[in-house]
Amino acid sequence: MNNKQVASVLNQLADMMEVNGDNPFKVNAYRRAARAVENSRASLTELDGGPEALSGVGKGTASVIKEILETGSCTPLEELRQKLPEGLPELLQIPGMGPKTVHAVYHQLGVTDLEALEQALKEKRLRSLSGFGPKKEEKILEGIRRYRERPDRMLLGHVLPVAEEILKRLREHPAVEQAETAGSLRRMKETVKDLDFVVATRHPEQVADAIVSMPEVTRVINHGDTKVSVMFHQGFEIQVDIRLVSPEQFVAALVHFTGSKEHNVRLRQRAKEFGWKVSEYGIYDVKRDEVFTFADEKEVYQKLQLPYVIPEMREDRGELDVEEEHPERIRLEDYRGDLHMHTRWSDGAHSIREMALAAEERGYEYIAITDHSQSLKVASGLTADDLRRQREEIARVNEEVDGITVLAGIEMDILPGGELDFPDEVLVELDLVIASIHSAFQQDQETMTKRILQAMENPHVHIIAHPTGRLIHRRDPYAVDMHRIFQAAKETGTVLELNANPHRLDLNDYWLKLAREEYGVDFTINTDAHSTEGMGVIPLGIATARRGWLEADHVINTYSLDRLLARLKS
DNA sequence: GCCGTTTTCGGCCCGACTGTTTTCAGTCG
Repeated sequence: MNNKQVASVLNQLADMMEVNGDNPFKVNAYRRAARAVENSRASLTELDGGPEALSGVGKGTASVIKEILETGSCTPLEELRQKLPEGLPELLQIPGMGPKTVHAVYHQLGVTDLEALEQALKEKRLRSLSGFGPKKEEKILEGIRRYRERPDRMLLGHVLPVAEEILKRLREHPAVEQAETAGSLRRMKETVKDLDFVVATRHPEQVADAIVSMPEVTRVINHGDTKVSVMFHQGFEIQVDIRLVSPEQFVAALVHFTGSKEHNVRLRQRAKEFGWKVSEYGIYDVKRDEVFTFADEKEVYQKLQLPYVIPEMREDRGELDVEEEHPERIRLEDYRGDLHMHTRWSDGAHSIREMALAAEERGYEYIAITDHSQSLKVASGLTADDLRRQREEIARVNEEVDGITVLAGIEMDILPGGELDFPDEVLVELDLVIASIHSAFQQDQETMTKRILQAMENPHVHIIAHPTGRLIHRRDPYAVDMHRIFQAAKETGTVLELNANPHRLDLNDYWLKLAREEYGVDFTINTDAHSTEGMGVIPLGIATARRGWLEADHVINTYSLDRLLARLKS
């Protein structure tokens, strides 16, 4: 059992306790313990002093954790599962249904699942409970409808262009003094549910009117002076929430609506230590009856005597628990070249020269051409002979195009048995060798892990691409022991990829942070572009690296060409 | 259930909104 799995059990337990009507503070204690376990740098089994060494884990939660670790089961959770119907926790997912309501309909009406709840609503039985009326029945019915039709969270890479367009229009409005994205969009989470914005204005009604009359708006959900919510359609439909505040309140509102929720809770707890309250309107000194406002977000953290935290890191993953200021995280400006891309030689859309020119236009110093290898027939993989001829073309492009260096590489398949698609004498001729999995995704963990380790142990392999193979919403990661992969990466010097494709973002923020902190792994951020436009997703990769706390020096794409070549040779 | 540079007991983040109330409980972000 790893930390993530233990945290998941603790969260399930908290859900069941909540439905059971347990003390909400007790429920929260379990949620906090789950977070502490998930965010712990060290694995639970190797923690000095046991789980209780973690802040938020005490005697009670530690004994539960120990049981999960030692036996794989969790007695309090089993007991609650015996006691309560299994359909009950799902009811918490319905908008408008909280623990109190679930508890009431179960105990007083015998509602055990979603179907029974709908039946009770049809028969108008909820209004018989004290505190319930026709309006509340109506609200829950609407909640069930929304729950059934809930769209998946959308890929950040898909919604980003729309968000940028909306932000541009907001900033162009004459009554708008400042505008910024907020929420998970600003934190650059891999998926988002809606698009949040904060706007500073002295004329909120004018801005609100302008928003609801945009041509792409298909439905107005909320049209007030402080908050406007609309459904926005541009190729797909997504909810857009815009908060309108006075210019003095803008910075505090931006912090508040950027979140995350958990990060905000920590800020407020901190403020309490000084006798202050944090809200979207500023920091309020209760004793002196005084509100502090701020010129920028750095001042907010300074006021609370906390290190400044970039939006991408505001997830309560330990970012507020450091003594000193955070080091600078990697920025787009640090990025010098893309090391994973395809051309017409395999399944790409453009030629080597076209890719080189596009990269030069982006200001890159180098790129690597890494087409697929012979076994990947669906992508017209290259034979050793093709590779030799491709190298000649790369040499010609290097002569003809100034200002950029094109490296000759390969994205080579790791075959199901763990052997590589080319022998060493072919690989040694190349500047850069990426190895990756494109077949037999269903292998068991031991086979898959050994298969990747075997590739890493080959001295000619520099990089493992998209190491978990997950496709967001489409394919789970393959079964692989990531800790062994990280350990091997450290030992062999193999670089692990953060693939910036919006569907992949693989490694993700969680693994990046863990691999760097616990194992000191080096990374490469690449777009895996199959066309010149494909290189445009690099900001997603940089943002994900920032979410994983990476600094420029942890990423080989920030190296000078000389340093990069030396690293590859070593 | 957890925690302590005011605390080992008494708190536990904050404000808006809604629907049910007649002063407040529940839910949400």
